[in-house]
Amino acid sequence: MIAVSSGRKLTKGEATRRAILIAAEQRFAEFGYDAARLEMIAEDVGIRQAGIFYYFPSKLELFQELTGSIHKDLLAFTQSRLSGATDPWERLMLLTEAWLDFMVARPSAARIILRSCANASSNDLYPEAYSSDVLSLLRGIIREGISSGRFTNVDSMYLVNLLSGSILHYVCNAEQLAEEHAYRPEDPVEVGTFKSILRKTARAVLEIDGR
Amino acid sequence: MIAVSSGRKLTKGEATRRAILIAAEQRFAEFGYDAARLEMIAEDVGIRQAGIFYYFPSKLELFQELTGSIHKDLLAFTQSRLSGATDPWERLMLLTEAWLDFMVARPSAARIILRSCANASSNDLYPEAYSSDVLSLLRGIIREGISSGRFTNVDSMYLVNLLSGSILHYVCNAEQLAEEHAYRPEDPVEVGTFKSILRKTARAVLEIDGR
DNA sequence: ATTATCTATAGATCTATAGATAATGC
DNA sequence: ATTATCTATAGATCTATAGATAATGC
Repeated sequence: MIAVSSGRKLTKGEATRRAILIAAEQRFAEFGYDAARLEMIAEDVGIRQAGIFYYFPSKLELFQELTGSIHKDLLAFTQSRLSGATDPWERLMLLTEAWLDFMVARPSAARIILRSCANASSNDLYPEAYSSDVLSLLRGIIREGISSGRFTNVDSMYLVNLLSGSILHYVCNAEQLAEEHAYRPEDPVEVGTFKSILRKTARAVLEIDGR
Repeated sequence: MIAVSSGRKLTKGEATRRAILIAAEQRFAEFGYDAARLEMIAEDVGIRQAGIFYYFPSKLELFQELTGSIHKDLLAFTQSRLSGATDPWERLMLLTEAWLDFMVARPSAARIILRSCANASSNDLYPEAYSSDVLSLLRGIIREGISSGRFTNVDSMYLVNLLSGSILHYVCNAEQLAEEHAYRPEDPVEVGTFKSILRKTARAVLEIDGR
């Protein structure tokens, strides 16, 4: 899921830089920005803490580059899934499933996004947050569906809360929410069931007739 | 919403202790456990930072007492709303609306719970998290509904994700999710609309026929 | 030669303790 | 007298800098 780009062999430095970003994603997801220690990240990579500053000017900028690339990747992934589809309902389902697939495949990204949702208004950590590009894609689809008469008139905010909120919780709360055994969010059967539930939900909220 | 208990006049100390808990709820919600400073909390209360330690042995135990009381309050509030109702569907709707009303009335609690959801497995901060009492109430209702044949057979985990996940996002993400103007989660009209959407959602997922 | 990493540590916080002092309420 | 609060600071971290050293790859 992490962009691997050009196949050219990486220099040692490039490899280290990427390893830092990958370790940072894990650690920021696990502990949150404040509690995550540069020491941990460095240890994962196999260098000393101060080595990180050769690649990133500060902890904050490391975090910001990371979250920026998560959003970029999510946007690109979603857009590629939508390409070709024109029907609003179909596009809405493709987008929802893309989000779920992305989060399931990259749970550390999901957890970082969920943490950003818990942070109130914009601050240094989350300037425009989860929002912007990815969300405006969803809003656009809902707007189209409504104006074409396919969807009932409903504020897109509610659907965002329902769909993206529950997707993030599905991926992040396996241990906490499961009755006895924690379910495995990446289990294809589980994912399939959840997709059909999301579909039922959207259909009910938008008052789409059977399909 | 915060328990006011016995009307007896508070001693100065009791008043300060409660003021600390109230300020702590705001600050932990706003910044998260790590970034919240005892200095801020003390300032809100009108004492110096070290004064907090007269009432609480440590920052962690202050936080734990706070989250414990949030869960206790949510449980009591939910149970009082459920009292009398026996029909599973009615109980499910009462519980859902109770959760939403609670979170709307006490958004700082909602944000603290959302933060706890973002924290992976149990740690010092969130021993059994959101879970336990309140969630098992919901699970019990779903189990009853299924065994009585009123609900279709669905894992309660999915409904928890949908309902509680989206409720938390509804309350916490007003600024981030609203298109232009932030919506006001406490606006009764907005709350009413969201309740009807949650109802549609639950009905669709549980395959309850019209009502 | 240039790039990458290390050691050592300065500087900035933040929690928590100790001991002094002020306010409360029987 | 007891309860509540203050001042001052110890002790523990953690990020980030400076300068030295080792590894890389043309």
